[in-house]
Amino acid sequence: MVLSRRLDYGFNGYQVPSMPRAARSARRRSSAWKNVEDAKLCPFDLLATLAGNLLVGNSSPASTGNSSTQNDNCVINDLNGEEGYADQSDHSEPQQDDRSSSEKEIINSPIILPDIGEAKYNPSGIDIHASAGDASVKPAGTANTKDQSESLGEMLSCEQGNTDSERVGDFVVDGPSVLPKVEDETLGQMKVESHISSGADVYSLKDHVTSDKKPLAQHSSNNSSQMVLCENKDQLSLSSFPVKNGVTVVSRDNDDNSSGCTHPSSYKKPFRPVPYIGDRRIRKVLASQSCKVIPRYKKKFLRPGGGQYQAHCRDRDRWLNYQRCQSQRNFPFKKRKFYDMDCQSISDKETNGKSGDNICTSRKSSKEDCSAPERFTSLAVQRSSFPGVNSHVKLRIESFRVPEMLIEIPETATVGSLKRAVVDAMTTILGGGLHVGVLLQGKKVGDDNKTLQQTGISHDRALDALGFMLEPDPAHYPPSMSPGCLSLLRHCDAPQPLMRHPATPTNVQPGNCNKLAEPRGANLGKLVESDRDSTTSPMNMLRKGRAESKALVPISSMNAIAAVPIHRKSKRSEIAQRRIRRPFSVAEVEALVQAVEKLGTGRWRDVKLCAFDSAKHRTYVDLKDKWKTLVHTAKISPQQRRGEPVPQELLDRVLTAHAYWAQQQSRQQQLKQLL
DNA sequence: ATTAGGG
DNA sequence: CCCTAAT
Repeated sequence: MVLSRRLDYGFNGYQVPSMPRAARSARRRSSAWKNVEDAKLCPFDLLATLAGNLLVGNSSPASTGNSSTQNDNCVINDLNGEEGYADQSDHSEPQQDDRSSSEKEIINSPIILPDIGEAKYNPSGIDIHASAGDASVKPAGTANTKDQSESLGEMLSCEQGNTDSERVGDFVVDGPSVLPKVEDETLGQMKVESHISSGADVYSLKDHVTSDKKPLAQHSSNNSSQMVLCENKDQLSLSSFPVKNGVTVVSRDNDDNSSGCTHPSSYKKPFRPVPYIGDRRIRKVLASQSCKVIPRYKKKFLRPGGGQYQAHCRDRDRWLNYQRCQSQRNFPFKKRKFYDMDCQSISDKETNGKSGDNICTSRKSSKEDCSAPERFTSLAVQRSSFPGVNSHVKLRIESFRVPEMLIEIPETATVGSLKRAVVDAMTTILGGGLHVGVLLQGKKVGDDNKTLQQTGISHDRALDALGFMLEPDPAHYPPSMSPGCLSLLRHCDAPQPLMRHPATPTNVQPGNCNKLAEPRGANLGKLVESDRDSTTSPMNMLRKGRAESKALVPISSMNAIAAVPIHRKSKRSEIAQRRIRRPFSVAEVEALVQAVEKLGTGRWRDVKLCAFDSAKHRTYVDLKDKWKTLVHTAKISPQQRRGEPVPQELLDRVLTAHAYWAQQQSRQQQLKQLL
């Protein structure tokens, strides 16, 4: 097998760790009906868990079914078996399956609005708002002294060698149309909820590998694998178990004498390589330099019903802490900085105790098929059992749609690096600012100020089409990403033309044109970038889209953004977030050249102040870099140049100025040496 | 905070 | 554009 071969993993979404049994807005409102915005906040409470810390587990449908790939150090290659990926036939049965790779999802999450009882999602008794993102990881303590695989193995009661059933047998499988259970009375319990269509097919944890050091290639599996978000709580999410729709599966910890475990299902989530999509991607170069993570947005919508469940293990924190510290070592300095910050946040979070997450879980009983194609998110809604005026809408989010992303990683990369790549990608998308969109009948609910009732979300109406969707913060994505982003919002049943925005703003702002007319050397006018910014910034494009094209609904309104409790829009995300690419326009180049001609190279701050003072997004480093590339561009043949062509006249001036100032510099140095 | 240079 | 080292 060719080692250099790369695997492309497309992600359309992630399984979400078991969400809070109940979530309620921190604030109460006198109004009987929650605003749509509030509805979004609830999911955010849940998402706080995600935002806080993400772990990524790999599940590869090897012989043992969907066992979790715990050996992060296995080479991806071998996930396909030693003989390569040729023998996929062995494992790829229901390759088709309702839920193609484009549909990953969920765990059930009850959401109750307004609050019922005092329950608030707080599995650890923590104030999620305050801690989820800023948590810090305490030193791994004892765990540090062990190999990760060891500690993991210890914590997991499910070890290799056990017969699946016994070990995995800690799952309670409810038959179809069984009401969801509210588990989790005790700490350390493992709980899993999901839907399976009929048979209680469950994957076992057995055979999970426990070393992150093993290369991916050392795992045997075909290339259908899946990523699982592991919740970073007191319990460790080890893996998830794809199951069919229709049944609620509850899993408990091994200490529990729960019953009913079943054998690995034949269901395998196909994991097809996803082809590159030109501009619609963000490349995240991993520390390892060998992994590329390309978040990407999918256009398809989640098909309803897809369900998977997630198992949690205790001692999650310990493991997590250790894991984090562990990874840290393999990360370059810059990555380490992230972890340092994270570390801080986690410990905060761990200080509190657990709280009962008593909730009412509701479930759509018989009509379980959730086959409404327009459902973006799996959602269960139950008629309120509270009669009277104060009707409540009980919602349970079974799934969140997560933007698809593309992972490209060498086969020789370790599973660990794959996980990191995924986390990285997730962080890139979610860390930048998590947003939740509310969809009704497949359409985005745009007005956050409407009440649920006004919006049509009421207990006495069909809410099948109600969905929640995770949205990346548009402000963090380059214009080129917009089409993909926006496409997320389109109703799958009513394809509408995408609002396209040029990946590269080729437009020359009027202001800049004026600038060109200015006499050289005289008043170096400053480029006023406000206009440019407004036309290129995603946010503005969204507004623009709202005004110009009703085909698309803005991803999020400012209101939502402001209201959303994203405390974790931490430095982490800001650091991680790569700035969007903003190619220099000819006008800007003109201004730059002019400024450099006047001020010379090496005075970038002055250049900035002089010509780009109002262009907030152009730093002096940017200008310096641009000059560098301009010089390079000027030296190469026009055929080799890319992007918006720069007038030769400007390039000539670039060379001239470059030569001139280079000469000046050398003279200065000579003078210094003489002195 | 800036500058310079490699990636 | 990012990241670092050196000022």
